[in-house]
Amino acid sequence: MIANPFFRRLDRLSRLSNADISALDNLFDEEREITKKKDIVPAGYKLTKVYLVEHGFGIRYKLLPSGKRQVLNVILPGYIIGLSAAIFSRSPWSVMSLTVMSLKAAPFDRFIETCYARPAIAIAMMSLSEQKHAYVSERLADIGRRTPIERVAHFIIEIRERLRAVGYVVGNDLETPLSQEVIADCLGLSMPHVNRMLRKLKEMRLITTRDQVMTLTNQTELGLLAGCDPTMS
Amino acid sequence: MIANPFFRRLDRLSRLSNADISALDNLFDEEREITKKKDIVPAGYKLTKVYLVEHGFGIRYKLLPSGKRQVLNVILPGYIIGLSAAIFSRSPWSVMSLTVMSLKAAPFDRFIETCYARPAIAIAMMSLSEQKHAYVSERLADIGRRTPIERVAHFIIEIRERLRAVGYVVGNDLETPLSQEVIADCLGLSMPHVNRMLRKLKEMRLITTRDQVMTLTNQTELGLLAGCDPTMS
DNA sequence: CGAAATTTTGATCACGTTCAACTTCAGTGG
DNA sequence: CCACTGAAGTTGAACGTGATCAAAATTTCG
Repeated sequence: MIANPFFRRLDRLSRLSNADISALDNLFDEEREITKKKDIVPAGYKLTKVYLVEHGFGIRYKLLPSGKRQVLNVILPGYIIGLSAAIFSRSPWSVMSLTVMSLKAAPFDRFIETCYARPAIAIAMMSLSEQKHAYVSERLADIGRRTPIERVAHFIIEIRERLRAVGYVVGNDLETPLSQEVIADCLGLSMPHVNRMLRKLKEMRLITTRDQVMTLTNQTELGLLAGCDPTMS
Repeated sequence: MIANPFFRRLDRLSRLSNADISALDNLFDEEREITKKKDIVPAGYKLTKVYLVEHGFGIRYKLLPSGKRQVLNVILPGYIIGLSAAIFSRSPWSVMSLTVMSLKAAPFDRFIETCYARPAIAIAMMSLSEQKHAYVSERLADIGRRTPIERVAHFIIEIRERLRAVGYVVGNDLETPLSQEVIADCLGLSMPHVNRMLRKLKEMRLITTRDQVMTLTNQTELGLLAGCDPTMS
């Protein structure tokens, strides 16, 4: 197994042979560096390449006519960017980097050819799509029916879980470049309210923060508050 | 092309050969009838079959510990049920019928075997997953950042668009079994508020309703109000 | 026709947005 | 090294929105 957050994710979902893995590895052969806060995929455009995230954080988001922004998903190492933008004639959303990112690119048509030649890869991609789908669905339940404090608690836990799956979690800490503004746009809240909810979580002694690092001091209680679906763990 | 809403959807997304189509048709060979308001997939369970919807409407939803319900997606003819519930060890959500439904079932392991044998099917499934993903993302932007009136307008347009894609739309009318309670749970609103917003749309002369049928009397204005993403059409 | 589900309406009020000001922090150039 | 700048975090006050609860009207269906 090649050390790479993407293959680590795939390995959890689906059985790929070593030949499949190295085919993928050969496919994504073009390196690309992105500076922070840079648009990678603009809404409405078609892409002819797909990207794997090696390092760094980004967001997938929609800008509404009112000027408001909804963050649809946080993009972590090991994630694919541009699949929808390559499949459909216009990307339904935008993607931008939050931090410096390093990507690996592959031409979409070669990617599809590889899927034909190695069905296991296509099936693994289907699983990945379904997993993405599950994450967005969870966020939908968050925003639609959870209270703001529950949303924030739930968000913290989910991001942690996803980072763990790509090997980025150490101990009880959680280190992310997510500003309160980004969190607000993820959760459909205003920035001041996110700030208040985070303060409340600190007052409840469920989390502490120092510098950019959040520490979960009482994970059980936090999960209870979040109304965590035992299904998803 | 076999007359079937699912194949009609697939045909829009991906090029399948006639052999692929008949392989799928043979695969989903078990007929199953579901009465109205019946659970089809319970949250937390694993399925060993996947289903195609031939007729009828359903919803995919989550029940939160607080007792509130978030509808994640409306299930229409031509949709697949149970893919996530078969891929993951526990279904992250529930599915229930709204109306009487007729389904066609296939064992999941045979479905996967068919994907191996016919990669075009696996690739088509990947496209379908991405499309589902786009729908849920659109709903996320709705609930997170659109005003209630915009949400309702947008919801009407989206459901119409999706029904059109499976050949269920005639003229300016829209006939669905979606009660205001279901719409409220789709949009993260309370039922009385959905009622008010629908009244407002009528006052604005954008829609009229008679019996179960809604008529869009001014689709342009409705789309403008919804802040419709020209990207998605 | 009767029962149940759905829609409609109203009154009240808590919650979360909005807007604005201020603080803190990080990065940069003088 | 410190002043400067812009970004991010923090706090407060006021307002408006949409939830909640309850009741009535209407429709649907057995």
